[in-house]
Amino acid sequence: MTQPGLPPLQHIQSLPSWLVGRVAAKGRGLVAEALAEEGLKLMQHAVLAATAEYGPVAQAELGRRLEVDPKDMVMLLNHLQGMGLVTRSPDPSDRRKNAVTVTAEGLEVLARCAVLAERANEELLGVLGEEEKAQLMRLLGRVYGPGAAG
Amino acid sequence: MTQPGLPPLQHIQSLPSWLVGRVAAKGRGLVAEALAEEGLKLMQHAVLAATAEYGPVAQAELGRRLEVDPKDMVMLLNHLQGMGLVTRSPDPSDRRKNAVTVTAEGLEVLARCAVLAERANEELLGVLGEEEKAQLMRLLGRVYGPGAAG
DNA sequence: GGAATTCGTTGGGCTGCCCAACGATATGCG
DNA sequence: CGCATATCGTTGGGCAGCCCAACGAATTCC
Repeated sequence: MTQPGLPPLQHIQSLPSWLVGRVAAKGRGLVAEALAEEGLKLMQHAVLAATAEYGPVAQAELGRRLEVDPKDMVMLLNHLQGMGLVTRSPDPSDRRKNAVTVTAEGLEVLARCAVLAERANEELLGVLGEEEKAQLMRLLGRVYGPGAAG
Repeated sequence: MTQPGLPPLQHIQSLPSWLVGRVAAKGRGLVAEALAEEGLKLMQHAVLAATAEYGPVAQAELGRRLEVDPKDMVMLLNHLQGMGLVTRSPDPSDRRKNAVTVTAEGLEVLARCAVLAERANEELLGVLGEEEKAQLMRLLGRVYGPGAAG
């Protein structure tokens, strides 16, 4: 699929891994820029969303869901807690665990972030028609799917 | 395109930016693993390829081509030079510049890396047929294209 | 009841990306 | 020619993402 006759750098830049990396970087940038409006980083947003989705949940559980290192989870939650978006309270049934819960403000921020992230994605795929977007998602899903259970 | 009724985390994970990010991470991993066989990191490989492609070239020029920070370029070239894959010699016509040149060994490594990177990409897109790969590349190219001149 | 495991936390590290400053050198313009 | 301006390589920060190791406290397994 990639011509072997290309000069070295052009060859690398013609590889799917390179192109998908560039697109991912662009997407990251757009979403990050959008979420900055609410003062959230990408991962903080994901953690906040996971907390909202899985109700009161232990840190380690969040880390497993999002594939985030425990060390980093501490910092992420410290920040979210500092912003008043989540709370950490000891789990009475297992005193090792911190039950992480979304606050009312956290839910509000999350709702606004959903709109922002959606808008950023429309900007990312703006040049594609609806049918093409669906096609792209289908192909990417196939590529990613076999690799890991999401 | 993305249903607004989804729970928070599932909503995020249904966004194109998230999916393309996951695929990119998978691609990075596969290529990085492949290049490790030659002792090269992703960026080192790119710098080596750019050096080979643009002959004797100044560091700043390499940095511009690959959008790499000058500080990081120093470290990258230090490593490549330490491995004996490139050389730095003062440019007689402009004594500020370091003329970076690939060595014979650098070219050999580069040739082997091309095969490795190609193989990693075949593994990445293995589940897709040739026509689907081309389709994916076309779509990604359209998405990335308008954002930056490669 | 004692061993093994999990939890949260703290401690490292490496890479990628961004910005600021510096001496040395080159270039532009008067 | 002389001086301001810019570029080059280098060094110095910082921050986020990703990975691994260790620790006390608490829990579970047998």
